[in-house]
Amino acid sequence: MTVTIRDVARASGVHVSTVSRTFSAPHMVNAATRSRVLTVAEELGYRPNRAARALTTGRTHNLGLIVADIANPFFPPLIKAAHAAARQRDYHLFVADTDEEPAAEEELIQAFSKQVDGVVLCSPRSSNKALERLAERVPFVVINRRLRGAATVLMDVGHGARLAVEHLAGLGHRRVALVAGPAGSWTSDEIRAAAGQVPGVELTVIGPNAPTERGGFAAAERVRESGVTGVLAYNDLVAIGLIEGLADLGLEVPGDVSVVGIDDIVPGRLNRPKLTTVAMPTAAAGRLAVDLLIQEVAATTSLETRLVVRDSTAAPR
Amino acid sequence: MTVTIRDVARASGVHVSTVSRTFSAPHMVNAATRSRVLTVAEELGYRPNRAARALTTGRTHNLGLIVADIANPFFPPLIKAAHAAARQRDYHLFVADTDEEPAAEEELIQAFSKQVDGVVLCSPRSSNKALERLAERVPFVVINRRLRGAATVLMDVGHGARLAVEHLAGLGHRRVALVAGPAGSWTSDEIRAAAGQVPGVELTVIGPNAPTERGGFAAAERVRESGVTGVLAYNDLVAIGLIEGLADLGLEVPGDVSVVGIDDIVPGRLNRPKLTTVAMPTAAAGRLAVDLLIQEVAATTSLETRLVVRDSTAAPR
DNA sequence: ATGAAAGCGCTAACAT
DNA sequence: ATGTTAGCGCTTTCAT
Repeated sequence: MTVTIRDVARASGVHVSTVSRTFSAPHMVNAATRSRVLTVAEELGYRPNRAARALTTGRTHNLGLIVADIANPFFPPLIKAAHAAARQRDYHLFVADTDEEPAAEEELIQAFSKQVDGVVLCSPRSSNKALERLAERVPFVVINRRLRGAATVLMDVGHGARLAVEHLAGLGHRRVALVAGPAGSWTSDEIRAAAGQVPGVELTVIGPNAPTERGGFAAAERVRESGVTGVLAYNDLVAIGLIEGLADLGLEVPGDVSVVGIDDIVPGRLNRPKLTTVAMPTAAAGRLAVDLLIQEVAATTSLETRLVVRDSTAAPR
Repeated sequence: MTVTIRDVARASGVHVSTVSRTFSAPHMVNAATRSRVLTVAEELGYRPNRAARALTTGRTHNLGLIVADIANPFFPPLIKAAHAAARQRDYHLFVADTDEEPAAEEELIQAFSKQVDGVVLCSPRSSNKALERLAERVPFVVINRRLRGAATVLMDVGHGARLAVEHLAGLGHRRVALVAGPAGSWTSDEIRAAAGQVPGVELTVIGPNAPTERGGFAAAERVRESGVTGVLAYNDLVAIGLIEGLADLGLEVPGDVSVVGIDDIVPGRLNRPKLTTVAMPTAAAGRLAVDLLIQEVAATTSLETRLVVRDSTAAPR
């Protein structure tokens, strides 16, 4: 019932190899034959079986994409862009969610290995050692992590953090707090290092904090105590939570304190006040990762971040 | 370099078929042999090639999931849940985005057909006729659309809409507006029909509107003119936009007007005021759709919706 | 319980 | 330009 290359061959009076060539190397077959085969194939509703093809060619035309949490607003734009890039080159995309479990990364890569030509791994939690071992099984590109031997797509958060603090400084803020992320976070360290280098600004680090709305909410009290007039939050979720916590303490944003987030996720754009934030080029990262994978180039790329000024920052009182 | 069943057979001194059975029908092989094979396989780092297996069995252990827009906050929880359900049964999930293009649905289903055991189609835009035709190529289950012959997962928005209006009525609102969705939307019609049936409430329909934040924002003026004290919005995005538009007109939520949304997306939970909304069981729908697909049951299911009362509703002034 | 052999749908030399 | 043939890695009769 499923129509194969053989059926098409029989019906169009040529051999299977000719049919095969019609699809995978059209230029090698006579125009007339080709069009006949194509017509018959169309009539029969023939579609090449990619899995069977993969068996001989060794290329599946599938890619895997592994993220920590599909439902985290940070990832969907990345997934969407990766999908679009894959689609454009006629690749299909497996998407997987590790649920923040480092062990799941390894397991998923293993499980994918025979079925994909490569995998995109976002913000991996596994150790470098584990990743290097996995790299032998399947080509991959890593987003948001430096890894020798693998193609890497980085987003320059440090630069963005610096831009954010400079923006605050430009508005007249002299005392700024960094509401940091979780301990051991590469990103958080990057942000901290860069944010501390803006002249004329005294930076207080508050944290570590959970990288969530709750984390931000909980930090509100300490932000007030610190007496700062401006805040850079680890990410937008933290910023949103913080704004809410501040409101509960009777502090208004941006009237009493200015807050800038990082990531530029949708909820931040919809928030009130609309969040000033460091936009992470997640879509570009997803697209680029897929392109690197398909073209098998082992480059290390650093993507620019930029500051998006909206309504949560203003000059201090 | 890639280790196959043959390598394992050689190294453990048995025939390939025994190795095969060790993995696909363990009970058919002697315990001692089995453990030896397993040990050798482990040592060699052997992993069965699923694509090759699919060629003979006809089952790929892959599923496809097609949504209109991965980045729309409505979908990620559904995708996540579908992935978890698939993973649990050792299935892999292709995820695809149609970018709201009806034609892409058909194309994607075709492209997937040989590579998956079934596909989950969310809120399809294609005609019933087109879908029925596609159903012959590959089993699928549809979410949010009635379709004869295919398994169907529905979410009972109508019920939720009614709950929402009753909630408003219970708070004392007598004049309520429905800020409707786009013309021709099945969901919008369902909502409208159900919302109109609450006794003691005079319902004004405002719309059609774009199903976006901008759509809601633009409707604010007409909401004010209508003189209602309560509003049910087509979805959370519209509700959020509306709240913002109302604020621009000097109207506070819930002080001056109560607003309830539909969907229960993340940005609504983070919004200020936190949105009262009709929670759509998207995660349950994703999970169920996958289960239905794997078990090949052709059921029509209607999932309950429920009202989540948060801070955007209160008694009228 | 295990072996032998055929074949899933396709591609890729190698012929002609 | 097209036909022939041998697999790709695996499962599955059918034997033994």
